[in-house]
Amino acid sequence: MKSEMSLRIENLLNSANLRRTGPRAAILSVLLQADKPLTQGQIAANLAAVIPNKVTIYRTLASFCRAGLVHKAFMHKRAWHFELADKCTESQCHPHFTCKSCGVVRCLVGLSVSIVEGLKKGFVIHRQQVRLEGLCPSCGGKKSM
Amino acid sequence: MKSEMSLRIENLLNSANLRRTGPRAAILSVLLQADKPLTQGQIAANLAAVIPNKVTIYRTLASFCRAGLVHKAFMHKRAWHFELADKCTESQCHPHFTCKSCGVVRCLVGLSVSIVEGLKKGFVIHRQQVRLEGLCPSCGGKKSM
DNA sequence: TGCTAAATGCAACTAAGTTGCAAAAAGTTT
DNA sequence: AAACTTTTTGCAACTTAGTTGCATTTAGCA
Ligand SMILES: [Mn+2]
Ligand SMILES: [Mn+2]
Ligand SMILES: [Zn+2]
Ligand SMILES: [Zn+2]
Repeated sequence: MKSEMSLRIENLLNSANLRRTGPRAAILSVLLQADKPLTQGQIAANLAAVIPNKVTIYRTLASFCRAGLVHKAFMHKRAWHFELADKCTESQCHPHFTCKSCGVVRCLVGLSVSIVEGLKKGFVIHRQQVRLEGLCPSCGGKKSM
Repeated sequence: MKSEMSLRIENLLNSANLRRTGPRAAILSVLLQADKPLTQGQIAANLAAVIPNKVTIYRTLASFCRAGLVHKAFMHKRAWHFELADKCTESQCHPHFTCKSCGVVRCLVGLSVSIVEGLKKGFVIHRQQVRLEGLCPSCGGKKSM
């Protein structure tokens, strides 16, 4: 019998019209269990049995993005951080916090920010991204290095 | 006699306690005349006579950032975009718009966004960055590729 | 069971940014 | 002005996230 998780993954892949393959299920599983956006490297590190090729992970993430299943949340240290798109509205992903000192990332899911207004006529906004940088509670007392 | 521009540059470097060198003056001049954040490559392309080594440009920008003269405004296509920090408050650079189709960048200097509130106790926010993606007026009618 | 389009793995590549080190230039002292 | 000290510069080599081409494998389907 299949676990709830694998059923959910199957459904997601089916409804996105993507073939069900080992790498896709594994990567999706990691993203489903993550509470924050992950890089390709972090995804690979969280994979247990099957560790697909780096290229496959990137191509899988690209497919997921195309299907609207995943977002590129933000880029940090020259690396994209990917997360499931389910907690984002169409025009705005929730804000993300990154600690300058320890690098910890927090999704600020509750705190939506109103879209910037007053842009000159003719501009069409597809997406607004808000990022916060600072110190997390555990780093707050220390000097950021 | 010195031009107004070179006097201004001299003052900026002096007050930032940075030695006055050819590369620094040239790079600062490009940034002073730019109306939007530029990458290292774009800065190099805008330099006229002296074209310093790529490494020098990066190190100069790092010095300027350390001195608070310049900001890393945002990263796009894996490249940092630098701009003078004079139009930014301490906690927030103005929002930036990037056209998905043609790549044109616009500084939204007037349109500040209120800092996200409601973050859990203990977090210290140093900086909020807002980015908009969409279509500029000239690309608005066309399909984004 | 076989067919075909889609997905994967591998190796080689791209490009922004960094590092170590020796040479050059800026600011300072004599 | 010459000598000295410290910072800056240039060069070559390196790092690393992400991409590309191509041969091989596999999912979905007849
Ligand atoms: Mn998130
Ligand atoms: Mn700007
Ligand atoms: Zn921290
Ligand atoms: Zn455009």
